[in-house]
Amino acid sequence: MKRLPDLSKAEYEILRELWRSGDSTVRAVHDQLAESTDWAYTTTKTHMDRMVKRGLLKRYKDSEGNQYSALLSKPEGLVKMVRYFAERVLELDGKSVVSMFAKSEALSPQEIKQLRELLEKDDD
Amino acid sequence: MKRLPDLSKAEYEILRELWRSGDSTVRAVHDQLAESTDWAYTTTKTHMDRMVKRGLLKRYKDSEGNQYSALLSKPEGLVKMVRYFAERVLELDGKSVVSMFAKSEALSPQEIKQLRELLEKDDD
DNA sequence: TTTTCGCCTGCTACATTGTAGTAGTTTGTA
DNA sequence: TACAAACTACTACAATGTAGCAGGCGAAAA
Repeated sequence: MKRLPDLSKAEYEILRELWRSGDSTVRAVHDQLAESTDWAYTTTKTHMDRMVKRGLLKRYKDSEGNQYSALLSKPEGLVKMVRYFAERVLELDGKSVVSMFAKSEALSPQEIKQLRELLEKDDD
Repeated sequence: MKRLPDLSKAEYEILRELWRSGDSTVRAVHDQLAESTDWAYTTTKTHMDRMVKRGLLKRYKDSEGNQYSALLSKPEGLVKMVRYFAERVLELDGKSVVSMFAKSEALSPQEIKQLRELLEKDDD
């Protein structure tokens, strides 16, 4: 099975944007993130390229130029963080926290189900 | 007002231990963390010393040797993380998440109250 | 069509954090 | 008092955060 990665904050921000808007160029991701970060364009670029090396993103060229796409679903990206937050911050088990996602619109019911399943398999 | 810091995972682990057991030596913190991490003793030491420089810990000598103490209460340490998790992961506002702490034993009711107050003041 | 200008890309660079070794110093104890 | 165990300061190197630069390329202007 694919090993689920620990994501740094920067990596997570970028993935979040790709999950939200689908495959995008560095420019698109950067401009979107500009609202919440104040990274230089090249910072976004560097991260995204390193993420390709790390196997978190894939890059391909189309008529629009270089597109990047996430190689990880949102639930897969969230597992480690949710578990960490649940166990180390809330001191609860992961499953109790998943219920919070029901209140939010961060995940679809489908994704919540996947997240729950991924949390079961304790592949720390 | 004191500026609340973003804590790295390592810093958070160390603070967590100090919150749990009060002022401690590097040795005590290290041995405790050995259950969840496999840091070398000097790794723990390096982090704790850097944290003193960063103003997160204070060091003083007593009959037991060098003691380290947290310069941050647990709610203060949690604010940034809770806010981040709430807003960026759950896509909810911080306050909704604080209710999770009620279910856990991570914070006393007193501390939950403080956390809630700190989250109000939006000192991002 | 040629020139130019701006954006993209691949490098390089430097700071911070993660992780840990080493060697010198302190200290409890035989 | 001499020594071993533990502790301390210092150094080192890898990963990550952050960003500049210079060359390439395509679109707009001439």
